[in-house]
Amino acid sequence: MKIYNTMTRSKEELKPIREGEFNIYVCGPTVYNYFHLGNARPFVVFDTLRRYLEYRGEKVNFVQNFTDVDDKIISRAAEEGIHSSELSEKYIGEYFKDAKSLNVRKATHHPKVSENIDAIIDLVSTLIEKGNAYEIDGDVYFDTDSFEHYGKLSGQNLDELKSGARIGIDERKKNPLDFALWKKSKEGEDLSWDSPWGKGRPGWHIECSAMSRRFLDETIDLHAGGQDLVFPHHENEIAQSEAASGKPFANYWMHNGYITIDKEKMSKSKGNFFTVREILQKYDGEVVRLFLLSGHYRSPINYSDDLLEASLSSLERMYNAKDSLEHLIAKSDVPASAEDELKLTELQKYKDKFIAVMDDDLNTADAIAAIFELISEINLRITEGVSKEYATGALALLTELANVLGLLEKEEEVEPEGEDTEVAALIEDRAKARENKDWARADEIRDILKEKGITLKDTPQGVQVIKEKR
RNA sequence: GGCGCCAUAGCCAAGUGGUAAGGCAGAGGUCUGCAAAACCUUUAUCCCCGGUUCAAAUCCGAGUGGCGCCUCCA
Repeated sequence: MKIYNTMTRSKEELKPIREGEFNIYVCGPTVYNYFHLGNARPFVVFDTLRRYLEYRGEKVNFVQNFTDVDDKIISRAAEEGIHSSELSEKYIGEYFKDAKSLNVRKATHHPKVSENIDAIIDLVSTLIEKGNAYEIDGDVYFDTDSFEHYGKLSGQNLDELKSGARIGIDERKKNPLDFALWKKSKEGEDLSWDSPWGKGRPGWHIECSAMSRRFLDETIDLHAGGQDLVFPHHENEIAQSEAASGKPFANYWMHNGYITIDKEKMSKSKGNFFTVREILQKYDGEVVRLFLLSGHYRSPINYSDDLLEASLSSLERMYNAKDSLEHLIAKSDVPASAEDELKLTELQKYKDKFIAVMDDDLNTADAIAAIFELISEINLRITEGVSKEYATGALALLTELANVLGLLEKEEEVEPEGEDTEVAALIEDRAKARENKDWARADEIRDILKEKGITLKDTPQGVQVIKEKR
């Protein structure tokens, strides 16, 4: 497949170092709060990339870190009167809850900064030995002037950056752009570790360099994250890692676009964000996931309730097709025919399209369109009458493609088999009422069951029963 | 000031040279006791101007409007 590589600013064939195996590192959350929709986007997008690569038969080593050592964690914990580690552990747990709702699978590894201090200290020591970093009174800084390619990812050069620098000038630093690798402990901070430079804790950028190397390799295939990490975070990771190893840090870089509200970037600092937890109170996680995949991953997506409503309707169309097929598998009385196989073979063209567009820089919008085209054809066949065999084959293809996008994974049961005698009795009653043209009673029963999360639809093949298990 | 992105129907959104996918919403119709679902029909010439080309939403130039990074941020 081809992906857009931020480093070269062009689409390139994605080729792993080792045939058939991909080492991917995605920057994870700083755990001091529930994550918001903007944070969720890279989780969903790169989870989709991972699913797709695996679908194509590749092995994927997928690492996503938790930043559990950070200024904001320390100050937030202090406000709440708890230890920083207690706060971060809590939100790591909350991360997994929300991620699960979004059908974001667990990574191969979820390393924490606090558990990799030794690797970080090793890396910082190496950088000092190699002359790429210097210590001042317990703080250690990376010497940006020592890394000749500084700025290569973001397309900046050092002089331009310096002249545009808005960061507070620390007189002790050699260059205003030098960034902290190790920070000396301050009064009242509850996260600190012993190091060759005294008690302190790592700076933000060094963690990803250290954990990427430890859990994957010195040179990895792909490094990914939100666009706002290009500079300075990823630029700094490159500087640290390549200065230390003398090798390329990552062969490909992918960056997703922002979620916006009223065209403005959703961000914690602006305060214009919705947490995923909030949104999940109103919409199912798959609705949110479909919403996030409905545009190309590099384009901004504007958030609004109307658009989530539209995604909800779209997702319902997908589930309706799935439910209809399951109903037909159970109830169709159309005999299997020689044409079934031919018709099923024709459906492969939608799979071909799906693969072709996913191969083209993960075009999930087009992939979703391919699924809807498949659904349209299936629905059309259904109106003509299809056999159990056809329905089985069509359902297999539909779920195969949808699952690559992390959709249609919600648990529900179509045609639950008489495990609930009370429900079965009501359905039976309704059938009799309809026979007697007692429409009032029939509709009453339908309403009663709806209350229980059971939907009835009258079809030519009899009543279709759908039970939601959420 | 430096670097970069975007502008397609009521809304969302694909499409990077050959005469506009898909979804939502709307209108009309079919089916149905009614619902629901589904099916059929219907809704664009792609921000403006100029250029290149047999041919441009797609390439080039100028313009207008919007956004982002350069500071923590996915």
